[in-house]
This record gives sequence, structure tokens and C-alpha cells, in this order.
Amino acid sequence: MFAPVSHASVGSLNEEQRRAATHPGGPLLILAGAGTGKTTTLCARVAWLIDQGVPPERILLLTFTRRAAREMLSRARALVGAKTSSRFVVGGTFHSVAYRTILHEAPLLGLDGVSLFDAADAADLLDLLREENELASMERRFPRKGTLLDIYSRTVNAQRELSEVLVESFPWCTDYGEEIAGLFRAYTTRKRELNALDLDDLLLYLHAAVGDARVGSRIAARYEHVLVDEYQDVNALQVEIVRALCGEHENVSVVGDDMQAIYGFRAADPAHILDFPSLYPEATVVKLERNYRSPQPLLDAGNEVAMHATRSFARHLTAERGGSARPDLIFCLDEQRQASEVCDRVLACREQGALLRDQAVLMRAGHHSDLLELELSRRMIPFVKYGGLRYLEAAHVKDLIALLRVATNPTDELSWFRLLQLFDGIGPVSAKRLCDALLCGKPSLSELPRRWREADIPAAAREPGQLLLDTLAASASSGVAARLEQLKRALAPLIRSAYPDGEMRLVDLEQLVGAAAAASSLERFVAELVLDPPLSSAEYAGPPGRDEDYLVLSTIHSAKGLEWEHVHVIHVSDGNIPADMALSTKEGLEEERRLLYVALTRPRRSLSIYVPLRYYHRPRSRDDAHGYSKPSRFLTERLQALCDVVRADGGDGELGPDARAPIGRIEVNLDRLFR
DNA sequence: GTTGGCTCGATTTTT
DNA sequence: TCGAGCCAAC
Repeated sequence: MFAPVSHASVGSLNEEQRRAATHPGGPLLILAGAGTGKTTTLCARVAWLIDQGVPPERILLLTFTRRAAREMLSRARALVGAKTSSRFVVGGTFHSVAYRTILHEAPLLGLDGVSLFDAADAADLLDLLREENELASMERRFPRKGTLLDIYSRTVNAQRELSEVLVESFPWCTDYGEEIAGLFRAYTTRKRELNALDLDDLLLYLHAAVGDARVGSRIAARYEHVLVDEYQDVNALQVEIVRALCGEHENVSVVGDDMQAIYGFRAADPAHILDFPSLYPEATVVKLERNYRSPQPLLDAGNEVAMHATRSFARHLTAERGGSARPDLIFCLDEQRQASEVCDRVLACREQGALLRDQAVLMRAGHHSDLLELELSRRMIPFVKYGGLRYLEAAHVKDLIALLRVATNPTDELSWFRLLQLFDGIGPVSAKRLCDALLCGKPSLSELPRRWREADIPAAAREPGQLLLDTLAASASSGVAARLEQLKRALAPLIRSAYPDGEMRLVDLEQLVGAAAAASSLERFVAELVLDPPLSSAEYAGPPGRDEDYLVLSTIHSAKGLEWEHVHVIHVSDGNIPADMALSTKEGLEEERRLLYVALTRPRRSLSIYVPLRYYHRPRSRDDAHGYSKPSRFLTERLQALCDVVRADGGDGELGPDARAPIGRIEVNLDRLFR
């Protein structure tokens, strides 16, 4: 009955895993602790289902983060790929699957020529409306665009009343409830006028589609089985989407660990995983507690953190792997010392045979690695950083994307507003005026050159603008690659004159243009870019060579579900983890605790926890420029007792009078001579 | 209206 | 430390 491939996969599972993987059908909840073979089990289940005769394309595999999606799909592909060559399991993040479905159903949803907004675009539009509605200059400070987007997103994803969300999560904004509500109404209206969808809209439209009496059942009928990873991080909208997708057959398998719920700020709620059995009364529950990742001494540290959680399933992970190395707890004099200590220890691991990419440095916030990145570059240790999206935020990249957007969606006013300001003599006011003149009545691309000729344009912008519009219109019939070549040529002079380092920026764009030229359509390319942004332009330079070795830097959020041989967790001090900003609520503190738990349960062999004792620029501190920090409150005495304590604080370890003495500004460092 | 210079202030996590 | 927003000069 079983094909050899799945013999190999199912056969190597433990009893609980096998029970989950070979669950015949109907709702299944897999409560999987960290490192208990969650992904393995889910992939084995996919293989098993295919063996049972389920066509791969009728299996839907949903994950939460892009990295998890990539990991899961590549593992599943490796497991079953050989026999299903071209057809494969449908899968990806909720958002990417939503986008594909929406595109498929676009006519029914009344969508045509969609622009997909990333978070920055959405914030910019909110900012624009904030100006228009004259909310920017209120007596008391009105929330800024980023905050507004957070509020909006949370309200939509939790499917709750704005007023409730404000009171609960943004109490300092409650005074402006009315204004914010009005602003959000304007925001949704404007998005519709612009033919734009933001990331939350993807879920909203999918939700609406699957809930629709006519389309819903047709979409749901595409899939026989729905599998969801990281179910502890779903929000109300996603719960309903999953429910609608498998309403008929209830062939839904979800995996999760409530102790690893870390997306509360996106309206995820671990209550959903706890409620799964009541939402699906027929549900089978399987618990995985045998940890195959870390040796017991490392697991003990994680268990100690988990023990203090106020609300979670009782769990105790036991190690299947041998090993007696305890975690190292490293007290560092300051951030600089922490950075050099990390480098030293990373290189030491490497001496002992570990590749750099078998090691990861994990942190609470993206900027926590700033100093470390400098030190790594100085010592010429290559690294890749996950968790930041700087590239798409670069002005020239946004310019190019705006151009690609108007090429496929000529009425995207926001993109025009941006592009027009690249011309000499056109600022915000003229740009707004020209947008109105050019776009009124939703003209097609081919009508725009004429409107430009008839409009009142600042002299310096007339010629170059004509050229750009002519190119846009004329290239519409060309293939993607040819069109891009023309658009790029038209954009180049604008970039050159708009930025002092324009030439460099143009070089930087080459890679992106090249990648776009290979895409099936510009619209599709921009959407992919928003859903799965590259870390840098270098990512397009070619597939990273197999022999390339680099250290991984990652936020804890982006590290979830992944593992490395050696893990270094930095900035484990109060204020960083738990983050100051999270402390206003009890749930906030609990989520920080789970975050540390996630970090501590990543390593396969060794775990190093770093605590800087002193900070030179403490954010938000009014007093002096530097201060002493306290080790994270999660580093309980019992936890410390489970670790080997290392002092890298330049003294005997105590913060005695010497350590408190001011540190001289003059530093003599000869390292650079000995590289 | 546009642009460049300057000061002030705020600072998480992801799709 | 860096970016956003304000103000003054072209």
C-alpha cells in the first residue's frame, strides 16, 4: 500500500508523530512543542495523503511566515517531489495564497489592475489622508502614520470594533476615536478608488470570497485537505478563512504550540488553538513532547522559562538527543564587548568545525545587531540578516516600483504623486494638481500623453515628462523585458538628477530590473515583491552558491520554526527582552517570555546567552547618556544555575567601583594591524 | 511653490 | 543616531 518514499518518511516517525501523519481525515490538532518534529510530521502527512491517492494539487499547505513557507515547501517537495514532478501541493503564506486566489477570482471581486500596497505604501496613504483631513495639526498630537496603520491592521485582523481596540491596545489614542474612524473610512474608500489592496485586504477579500455563497464553495472545492502550520499565531480572520475552506469535509490539520505564540501585535491570539477542539468537536488531538533538537541541559533552560508562563498547556519536553553541554551565560561589560565576544565565540565554533551558517545570532529587535554588524564587517565575517526590509524602503527602489505600478494601473494616484515629484520644479503641490488634471475620469495609459501636453506644467518638467508618458504609453504593447528596458531608460535621467548619488542608485536598480524582466507580468512582479521582499539587491545577483558560508543574524520572530547547531542570543537584558514597550500590559510581558522561550529552543548543540551590563545610549532615557542595565527578569536564579556563567565584563564580575568609573574616550586598538 | 538646511524627537516584532 | 517635520531663502 505504501510507496517506498513514504515508508521511509512515516517509518522513521515516533508513535505520536505517526498517529498524526496517518490520521485518516477530519479535524486534527497537533500540539507540538519546540523541536518535536512538527515540520517533519506535517511533511510526512503530506506524503502519506498523496500515497493514499489524494492529488497533490488538492492539498493546501498554509504557513504564517515566508521563511516557514519556504522551509516547509522545500522539505515537502524533497519528500514527495520525485513522483509528482510537475504537479504539487498548493502552499505558501496566508497572504500569498490569498493573493493568488484573489487574482483568480478578480472579476467576481470587481477588481481590475490591482496595485498591491506594502506597509510603507499603506502608511503613506494614511499620512496623505491625515494631511487632507487636517488632522496633522491637532492641538494634541494625533497618532503618526505608523501607529495609525498598526491600529487599522489590528482592528481588521481581530475583526473587532475600533473603539475596543483603542481602549485595549492604544489607550493614548482614545481621545481621537472619532477622527481615527473617519480617517479609516476615507482610507478604505481611497484604496478602492486607487484599485489598491493592502496586505490586510488580501485576508479580507479572501475571507469575503470564501464566505460568499456562490464563489466560496467553488474555492473550497479545490482542496481536499487543508494543513496549517503555526496555528497558535492565527488571528480571527484566518480562523474563519480556514473554517470556510474546509467547511464541507473538515479535513483540516493544524499544528502549533501555544508556548510559541509571539504575534499578538498582529491580532493573533493563542486562544484560537485552545478553542480548536470546540470549533471542531470531532477533532483528534495529538501531543508531541519528545524533543529531537536539543540536549537536555539546553532544554532545561527553555523549560524553566516556560514554567513561569501564566497560561499554557502543561508541557515538559524531554530530550531524545544526548549531550551534556550546558548553556553559557555571558555577562559583558557593554555592547561593544558583547559584539567582540560574539565574534570570538562564533569563530571558536568555526574552528571546531561548524560552518558559519550552522550558527545564528538571535535578537529581540532588528537594530540590536547594529554594533555587531560593524564588528563582523571589521573582522570580515560574512553574514546575512533576516528580519529587516530595508531594501524596499530605499527611495530609488520605491521610485521604480511606482513606475511599474502606473504601467499596469494608470490610475494609481499615489504612485503618480511620487513619480511626478522626481521632476525638477514639481513639488507636492504641483504633483497633486497634476494628478487631478491627468487622472480625472480614469484615463487609459494612451490618453495620458495628450493630457500632459494640454496641462500647465512647470517648464523644466515639460519635456522629460512628455518623454516618460510617451514611453509608458508606447511600451504597453511590448513584452515584459522590452518594456522594462524602455521604462528603465526613461527613468534613468530622473534618478540621476533627483539624487546626488544617482549613478550608484541606478546601478543598484539593475538587478531589480533584471529580475522584473524575467517575470510573467509587471503586476505579478510587484505583487511578489510586496509579498516576498528581497533582503537586498544582491539577492538577485544569482542563487547563492552552495559553498558560500555566512553567519545568520535574525530577529527571534523570524527565527521561529528554525534551528541551528549553535545559537547566540544577544541583549538579554531588561528593556530589550522584555522590551520596554511591551510592559504596559500583562499579555505583553507574557509574550516577551514566550519570545525568549522561542530563542532558547533553537539550538541543536550549544546555546550562548549574552547580557551587556552597560549601555552608552539608552533609548528614551532622560538622564545621562549611558546607564547600567539589569539582566532580563526572565533570567531567574534557577535559570542562571542551569547555565555556565562566563564573565566578559573586564573585571571580577561584580559592578564594583572600578567598573563604575567613567570609561576613557580614547581607545587604543591595534586589531586592524593584525588582520 | 520648491528646495535645502536645521532642529527636535522618537525609537518592536511581520505579511 | 537617524529620520521626519519645520522654516527660511530662492
